Amino acid sequence: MTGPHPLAAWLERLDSFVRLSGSDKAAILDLPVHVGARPAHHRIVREGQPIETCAVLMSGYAIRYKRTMNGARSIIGVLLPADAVDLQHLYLKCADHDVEMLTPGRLALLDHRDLRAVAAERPAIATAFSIHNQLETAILREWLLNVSRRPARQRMAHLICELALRCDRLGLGVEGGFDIPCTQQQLGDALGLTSVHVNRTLRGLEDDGLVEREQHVIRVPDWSMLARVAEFNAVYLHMLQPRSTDEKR
Amino acid sequence: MTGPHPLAAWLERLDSFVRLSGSDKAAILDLPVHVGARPAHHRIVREGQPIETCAVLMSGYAIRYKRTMNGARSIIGVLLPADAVDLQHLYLKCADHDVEMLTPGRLALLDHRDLRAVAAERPAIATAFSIHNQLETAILREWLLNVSRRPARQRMAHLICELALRCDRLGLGVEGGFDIPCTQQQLGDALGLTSVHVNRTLRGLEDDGLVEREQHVIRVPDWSMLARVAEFNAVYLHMLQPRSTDEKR
DNA sequence: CGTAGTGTTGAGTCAAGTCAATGGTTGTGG
DNA sequence: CCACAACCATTGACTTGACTCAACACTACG
Repeated sequence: MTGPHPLAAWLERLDSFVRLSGSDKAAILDLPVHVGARPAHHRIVREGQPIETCAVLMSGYAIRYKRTMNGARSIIGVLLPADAVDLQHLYLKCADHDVEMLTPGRLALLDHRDLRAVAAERPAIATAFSIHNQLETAILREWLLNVSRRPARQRMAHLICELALRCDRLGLGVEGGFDIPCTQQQLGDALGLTSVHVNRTLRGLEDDGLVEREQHVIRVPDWSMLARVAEFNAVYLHMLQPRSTDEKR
Repeated sequence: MTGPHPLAAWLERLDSFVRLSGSDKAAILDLPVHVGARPAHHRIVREGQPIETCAVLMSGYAIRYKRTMNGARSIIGVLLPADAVDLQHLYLKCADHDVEMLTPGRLALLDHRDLRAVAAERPAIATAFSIHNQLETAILREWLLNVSRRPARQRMAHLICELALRCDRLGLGVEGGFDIPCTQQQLGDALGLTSVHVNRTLRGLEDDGLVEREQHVIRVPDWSMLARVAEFNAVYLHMLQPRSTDEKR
């Protein structure tokens, strides 16, 4: 059974950041890689531990989070398929946050030394890694703004807009929405709210016809209306090239 | 008047991230550079604009911030001397946030094309840039946790701990404190609080003997006590090598 | 078919925000 | 050097958005 290469989707993404030569691509595809399935809640990265491998998400979703000493949690990022989990720590001694699977999924595991080596030999690849990190950092900045200066309703709407857009770009979107199964507790951790308040906020958006819910699927009947509530401006996503032909702003 | 090279401090920092060869260092020092003084509030980077230069802070402080559409502001980072302002956008089309001088200071201006070129030719420099960015991103993650899951008092204490430590490492610390002249409004923007609440929170810390204030200088009489209140854990700063011999944790 | 996690809702509380007034500081120009 | 203007810090009184606590329903799963 020889399906597509486990790194194919990731490579395509890197190639969309900077044009990679044939040999650059070959170098990526030749990296020693282990593929493995992981259940939900599997811890991929553990705070405080040295890191030797970098996972690339082949399928499923993952979340980055940090905890305060009294146990409160803040989700600081959502990883979608074709995202690399650990490029953020490529040159750091140990992890400063945790990453875990949100859903079951498959990982392609790479060795940090191999990645550093290939980046050192091939400037275009080093650049692609940098862009990968810079794009994620840009999202992090927006999240900080979101949590620190927007009220709950807008904060929620903003997160939903972002995820709908990111899923849509990957072709993961349910029509006019997305399907990232996360609990209201998890949404709260991503938004700096309690699960109770998430519940009420979601209900408010639903009552106003801005979102529809069905199990864990969130549907967005009118994206531009939700975007207006969220004051959503996609500049921070730095979408380098429209992946599909649709015109969703 | 030939003082030290304008990039000397920055180079020393990059060299502390990865060992740079003599020719790497020479390549940095040979970059075309313009030096200029800037007043407080000078806008270095403007959201939405394409970026062609990267400034390195020679002296003074700067802040990164984003605004919501209704004008609320969130400060998403503080830049100290020897920090590069714009490595974050090195490969992105346009800025997604603003940077401005917090105090008067001097900038060394570099061309983005030159930086990209030197990074492409010299892997060690590309790596140093990556580390530079990764360290700043790690701080951003901690700020998100700070704002989203810590109460005002702890949030404030945490920020003060971080700045005291970072200033100390640079040798900028006033004995047991630091001197970053920022208004309470600005502190609020960095913490997701209003200036009124900042005032009360600072007073609370002062009343408990955890900080002392005098004009704009914040003094920390007992750093470890404040760190306990803040639940401060410096792991996220990834301090690669103790710059001085002191043992402040 | 019980158990544990999650969603939903109500009632009451509290941390932080808002509004507003008063002084203090700084800088600038006459 | 003074006077004004603009900005900033401080404080009190009041409001509110979000949290806490608690009860109950629903779902998934071994």
